[in-house]
Amino acid sequence: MARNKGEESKKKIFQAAAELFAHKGFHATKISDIVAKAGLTQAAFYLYFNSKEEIFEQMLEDFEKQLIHFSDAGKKVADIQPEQVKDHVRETIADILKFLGKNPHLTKVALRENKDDRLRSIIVEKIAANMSNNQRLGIVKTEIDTQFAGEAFLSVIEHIIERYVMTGEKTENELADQVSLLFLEGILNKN
Amino acid sequence: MARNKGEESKKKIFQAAAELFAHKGFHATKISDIVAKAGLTQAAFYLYFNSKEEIFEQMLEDFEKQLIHFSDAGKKVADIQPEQVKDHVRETIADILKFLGKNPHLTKVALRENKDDRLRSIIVEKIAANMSNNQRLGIVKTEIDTQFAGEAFLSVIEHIIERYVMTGEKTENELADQVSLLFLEGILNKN
Amino acid sequence: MARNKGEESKKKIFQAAAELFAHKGFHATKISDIVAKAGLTQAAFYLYFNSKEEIFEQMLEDFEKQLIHFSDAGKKVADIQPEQVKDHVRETIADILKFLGKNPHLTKVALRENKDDRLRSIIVEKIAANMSNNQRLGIVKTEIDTQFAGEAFLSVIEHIIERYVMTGEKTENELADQVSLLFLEGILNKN
Amino acid sequence: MARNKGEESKKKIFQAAAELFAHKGFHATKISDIVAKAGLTQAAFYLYFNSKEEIFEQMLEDFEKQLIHFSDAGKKVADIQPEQVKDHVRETIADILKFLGKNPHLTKVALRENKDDRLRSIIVEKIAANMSNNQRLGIVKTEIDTQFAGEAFLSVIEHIIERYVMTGEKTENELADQVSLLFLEGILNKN
DNA sequence: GATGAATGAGCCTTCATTCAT
DNA sequence: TATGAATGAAGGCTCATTCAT
Repeated sequence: MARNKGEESKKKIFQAAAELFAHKGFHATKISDIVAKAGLTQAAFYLYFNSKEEIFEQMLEDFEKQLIHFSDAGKKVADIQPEQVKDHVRETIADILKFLGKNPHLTKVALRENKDDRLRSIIVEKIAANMSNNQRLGIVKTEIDTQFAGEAFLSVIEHIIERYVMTGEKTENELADQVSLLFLEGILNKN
Repeated sequence: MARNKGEESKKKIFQAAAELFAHKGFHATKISDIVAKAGLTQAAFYLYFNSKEEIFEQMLEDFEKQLIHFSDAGKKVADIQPEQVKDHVRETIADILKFLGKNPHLTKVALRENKDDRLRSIIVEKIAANMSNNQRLGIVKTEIDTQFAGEAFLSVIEHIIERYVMTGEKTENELADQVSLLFLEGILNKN
Repeated sequence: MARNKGEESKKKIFQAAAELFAHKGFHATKISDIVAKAGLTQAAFYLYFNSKEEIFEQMLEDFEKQLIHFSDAGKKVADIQPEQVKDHVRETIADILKFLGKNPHLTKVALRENKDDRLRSIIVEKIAANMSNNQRLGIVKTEIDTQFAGEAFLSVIEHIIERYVMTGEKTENELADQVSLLFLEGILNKN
Repeated sequence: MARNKGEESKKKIFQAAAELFAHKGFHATKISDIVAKAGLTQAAFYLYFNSKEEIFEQMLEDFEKQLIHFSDAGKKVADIQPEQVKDHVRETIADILKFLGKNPHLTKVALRENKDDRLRSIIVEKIAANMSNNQRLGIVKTEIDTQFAGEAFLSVIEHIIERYVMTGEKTENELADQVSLLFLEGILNKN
């Protein structure tokens, strides 16, 4: 089954590059690192990518594609009962964590090493829009600056992926519990 | 006034390096960039620093020193009345933002480009300890994982510095309001 | 008709290489260029030639063979009447142009990209010898340095091939007229 | 007098490059060859030139500047007596040879390695214009295609520079004699 | 007879670093 | 205190060449 051997080599390189970019950043990652990790030579790299820059761009595009696919898949929101809000949010957060955690390297690259923050903005926008909608429905406090809250949320998610998901220290569900607890109700005891 | 002209040159270089490291990261920043921004030559750089690595380390040390000084200064916490908790927290957050925002570049470098996350851990530890204490006092919910919450908090602060303080888009007080609102009470309406 | 399919592929490669060597020179021509033009793969190249160097050498040998064949064919010179000299020369020049123009790429490669100028020398020698003979017969001025004139002549021919024959701008006969006019009688009006 | 040491290094590199480009062509010449010949390291090359391409372009510009300066200097043509025509032409050719022979490497590079033949065209144009003028004055035969003759002339000059001037085998004056003899009166004996 | 895949060697270029002045 | 000039070491990229299929 030595079919499309080339395609496999390309994937190996892509994967190796993603991990290295995530760990060391774009500049600190050498082509020689990438191909060594992929078990190939430097020349092989240029069989599949035209430059270091290009593989990086492809990585972002790849992430964006998956992202759009994911958020489209989430459209089944439907209307939910007030008392189910918390559970629903918790599940949504878990879904997001699972999605991003599936390709933690790609996620980190996309959110950190990205010059114009385009991908970041896309995600924040979606979250903020969703929150605003819930404000209109009386679910979310009107004092909340949804744009701001969206950014805060994404920062937390981003950090979590790196700190807990990539290390395997906590499961997505545990994390979703804590995140939803934090963001939905805050740390203070109700008096 | 040829008074410590050298000291000034060193500061210029240090400042330029901090900004560039913050904007482009350690690897993408070239000595030539730094000295160009400082209005000096490359050779001058080595009059004050032994290597690119060294100036970076000094930057972290510098940050750590200030950090310790700051947290020592905060020891006046004393005991506060329950009804003042929120205001007190809000003020503390504003203080933190003001402190970190004073050297946003340094902050970004210290928190992001830092290999072992030592500085990050120090801060998180302090926050978590404080929160745990407040759990014992019945102020903070016991379900909260304080370590986790501390990390989340720092991630948000870090992002805010970069996103709002460095751009001058919002003041530290405005930000402190939103952050405390978010973390203390969450986004949900009390029903 | 799978008759000597290999032979045809070899020819395609050879032809492509000749054109590219002529246009861009040996070094600037890549094996990948050659096979792309020939509609084959790089590996196929090595089915027919052992190296880039080798195909180049074969090109020169090829040219030399044809050259010798051509000059042997011209041996029928015989003795001609003085009044026919000009016409005879003009025809000879036209013949040379036609011969070299048949494979302009090969010609250019052979005359330009050739390290030791061997082929060039061969041609110049023949021309010079012929001219010297005509000096003895009183047809050509004795002040003429035949070696020098031969070289000048070949330079002109070489340039003409590239400039007019390869572009199809003038016919060999037109060119032969101008060349013989120039070399036989010069540009000055007889006073 | 270690004044402008850099300027001197730049010149050394430029000169070395000119010789190598002339001998081996642009592609076959390596930066390492150039700097080795100049007694410097590769990094030094990039202190003075941004790329291999750039030094090549500068070489062409350099040649063009000198060329324009030269042809401007030749404007003193004035009107000459018919019987002086030959001598005048001979001198002019000698001047051209001396000029081009002063920088034979630059000349070869400019005329051979030049993609669009711009410099070549400039020279040919000048020669052709001059010849056309002499046609109107009745000095040059009207059957002569001056454009064509100009190209032929330049090809010969170019070859001579390489073959005789660069090797020092003949002087510019000797060569001017032969060239003018050839082009003005042709090789045939007047009968 | 032909190809897809891969490679070794080498070239162009960059950059942190040094040193004589 | 500062600089102009230079360099060693490495990194990105290319290209002729090989080989299993």
